[in-house]
Amino acid sequence: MTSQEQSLHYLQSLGYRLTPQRLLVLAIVAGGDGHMGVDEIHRQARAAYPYLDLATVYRTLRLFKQVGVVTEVDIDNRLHYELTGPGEKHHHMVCRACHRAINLSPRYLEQFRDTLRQEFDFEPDIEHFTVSGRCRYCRETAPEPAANAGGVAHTDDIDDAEIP
Amino acid sequence: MTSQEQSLHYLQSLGYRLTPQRLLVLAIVAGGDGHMGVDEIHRQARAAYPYLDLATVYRTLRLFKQVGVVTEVDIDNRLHYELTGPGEKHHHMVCRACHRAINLSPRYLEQFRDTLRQEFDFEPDIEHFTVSGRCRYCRETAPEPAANAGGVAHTDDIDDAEIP
DNA sequence: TATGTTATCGCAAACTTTTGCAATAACTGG
DNA sequence: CCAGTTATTGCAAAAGTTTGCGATAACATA
Repeated sequence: MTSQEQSLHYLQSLGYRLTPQRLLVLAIVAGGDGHMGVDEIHRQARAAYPYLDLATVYRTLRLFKQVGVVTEVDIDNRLHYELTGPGEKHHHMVCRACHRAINLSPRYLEQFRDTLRQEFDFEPDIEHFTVSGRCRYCRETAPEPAANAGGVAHTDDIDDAEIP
Repeated sequence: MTSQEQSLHYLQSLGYRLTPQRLLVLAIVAGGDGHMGVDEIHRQARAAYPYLDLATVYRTLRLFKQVGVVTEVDIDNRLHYELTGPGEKHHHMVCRACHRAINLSPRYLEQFRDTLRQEFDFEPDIEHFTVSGRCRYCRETAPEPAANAGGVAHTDDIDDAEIP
């Protein structure tokens, strides 16, 4: 039984129905090369099943995420999804400049979670966790903007203003 | 010089212009009782300045966040803002059930950041950081749903399905 | 104070994501 | 295998946020 079939079986065991839409979305995410944007999943899905609605894609992915079949990654304010491997779980670091995603082993967060549990009795959601920041490459290419000090010209576009 | 005036002076020193819209938004966020939703900021702003557009509120808050004048908090998929106090910085833990926000001292994340810097040469954005999860109160009130195991009836609404 | 430059604003429209609702189809039990 | 229940879908529309653009106003310089 493949990982995909396992996921489907699991969904069914939870009482969810197996629909062609769900099979399709799962197959596409499984066939993708890492975290895929919702629009790309939808585009690929419509190639095989032209009437599949974008709302269904969103609902399906939200369900998959909720039961742990996929992992959601926020990249530049847009949702992306990838298959949650059985053993190979990881978090993400996403560079806010180039939007590249770097995998991060959960062990780096375990101590943090333990502290939150002990000190605050708060159970953090860190089955998956995305850390935004700047990767080495982008820090070297475009040194930290220091918020445009000195009265240089600005543009309405804040992103552009950051890297003049 | 008040904290507000300092912020305005700082904006000006960076080359940004001081407009009545910016003064107003800053005053409202400063006068608020913690993290305020964008719609509430907009509503209050329009009371004093009826033509102030929602897009301007968003742009202003994004700018304030970028230069560090305010702190952005994502509460239930909606943006909220609060004044960034000079010394009293803190992160947030937001309960995904009741959406209450709990302040979190940065010291809990410092070690994590240091590790990311050393191991990956990645500079994480944790001037502010929101951790989602479940607070003690909500865990006691509605015990962890365990993803609705056993084939119980489902609803389209995933949030409701979580707490049957 | 008058003038020029250009950042910022208001407006309208786009974009991403969510939601309400009636029709459909997946599963259940007979 | 058939009928009943209800989860799920497609569609349309809403909600929250961002963006393009021409007009306006803030600041700098003279």
